[in-house]
Amino acid sequence: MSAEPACPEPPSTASGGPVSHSISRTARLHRIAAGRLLRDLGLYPGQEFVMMHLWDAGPVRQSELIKAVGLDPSTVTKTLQRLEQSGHVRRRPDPADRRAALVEATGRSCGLKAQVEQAWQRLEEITLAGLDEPERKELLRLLDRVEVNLCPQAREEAQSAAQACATDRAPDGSAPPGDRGAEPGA
Amino acid sequence: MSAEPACPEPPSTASGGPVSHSISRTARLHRIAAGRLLRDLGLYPGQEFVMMHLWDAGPVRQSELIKAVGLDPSTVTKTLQRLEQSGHVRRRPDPADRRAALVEATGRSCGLKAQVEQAWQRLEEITLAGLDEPERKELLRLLDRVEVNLCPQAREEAQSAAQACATDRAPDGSAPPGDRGAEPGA
DNA sequence: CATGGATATGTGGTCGACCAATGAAACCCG
DNA sequence: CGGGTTTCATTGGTCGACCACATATCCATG
Repeated sequence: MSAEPACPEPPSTASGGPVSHSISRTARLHRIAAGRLLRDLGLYPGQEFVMMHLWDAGPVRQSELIKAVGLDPSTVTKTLQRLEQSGHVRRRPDPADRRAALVEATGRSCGLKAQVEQAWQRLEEITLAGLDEPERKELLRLLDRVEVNLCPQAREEAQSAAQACATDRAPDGSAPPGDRGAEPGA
Repeated sequence: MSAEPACPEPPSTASGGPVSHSISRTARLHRIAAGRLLRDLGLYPGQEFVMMHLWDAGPVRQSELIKAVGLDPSTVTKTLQRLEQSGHVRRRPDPADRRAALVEATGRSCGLKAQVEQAWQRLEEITLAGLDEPERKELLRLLDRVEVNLCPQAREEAQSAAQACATDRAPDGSAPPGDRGAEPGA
C-alpha cells in the first residue's frame, strides 16, 4: 500500500451515513433486478409505473398521471412518447380542455398487465426473501417514514405551500399524523 | 364508455409489491435530497461516491475504484471525465500497466471533503428523523438483507461464479453468514 | 370583454446508469 | 516464442430523471 490519501485529513473513519449509503446501493440493485424482469416484456424500468396506473385507471388526463406517479412532468412526457411509439399507449387530445391530453393503454398492451404484475410480485419475493411477515411490515413502516421525512425536504425553502410531495396515497385512515417533527437541529 | 379501465381485468386490488414500490419512491426522493445538498458544492448526485472513495483511498487504479463503488465501468469512465473537467480529479497512466489509469482527487477538491461529509451526515439526519436508535439499526439491518437478496439476482443465470456483487465491504466481523437461503420457490 | 395568473404539456440540455461491443495491453500456456 | 484468453478502459447508444424555460390554453376578475 504505497498509496497515500490525497488529502492530509484522516481517512474518515465514519463511513458517511450508513443508511443513506444502503438506500442508494439497494435501490440501484432493485432497479437492475426490476429491469431484468421487465426487459423480457419489452418495458424499461420506470415505464411499469405508468402502465400499471393506466391499466388500473383507464383513460386519464396526463396531469393526473403525473400526480399519480409523482415524477417530473417532462419525464412523463418523454416516457409517454416512447410508450406511444412502442405501441403500449395511445394519446388523444382532451375534447374538454384543449391543453390536456388523454392517455390510455392500448388493447395490445393489456396482455402485459398480468405479466407485469407477476414480475413485480416476483421482484417483491426476491427482495424480501428470508424476511418473515413482521419484518416485512416493519421494513415497510420504516421506509414509509423515511419517505415522509424526505418529502418535505423537497419544498424546504418554499415555506408555505403545504404538502406537495405528489404521492398522496391512502386517502383512508392509514396516515400517521400525530408525529413530532424531530427537525435535525443543524 | 367514458372512463372505463382499458383492460377488462379487475382494477387489480393488490397494489403490486408494496415494499418494492416504497423502495423506488424513497430512493428517488433520497437522491433528490442528496442532489440538493450537493448542488451547492458543485457536485452531481453519484459523484460523491467516487470522490469519497478517492479522498479516503488516495490514488487508485480505476478498476479498483469501479469495484469499490460497484457501478458499471462505463458509468465510472464518464463520471471521471466530468470530474476531471470540473477539476475535482486527476488521471494519469499507470506506469506499471499501460492499460490502466491512476485516479486521484486534486488538491483543490480536498476542501470539499469536509463539506461533502457534512452534507451526507445532514442527509442521514433528515432521512432518519423521528426514528430512534433501535429503529435505525433495524432499518439498516433490513436494508442490508434486501441488498444481499438483490445481489445474487444479478448473476442468477451464471450459476457458478460465486459472489460477484461488487461491494464486499466490512472485511471484519459484521458479516451475517449463517443464513438460510429462502429462495422464492417460483 | 380584456388581462393576468394558474394550469397542462412540451423542449432542450445535462447527468447518471445501463448494455453491447471495441481496442489495447498484459498474462498464461503449450 | 506465438496464440488465445482475460483484464482495463473507452465509445456509442438508449433510457430515466432532473431543471429551466417556453407555449398554449383556460379561468377568474376587473
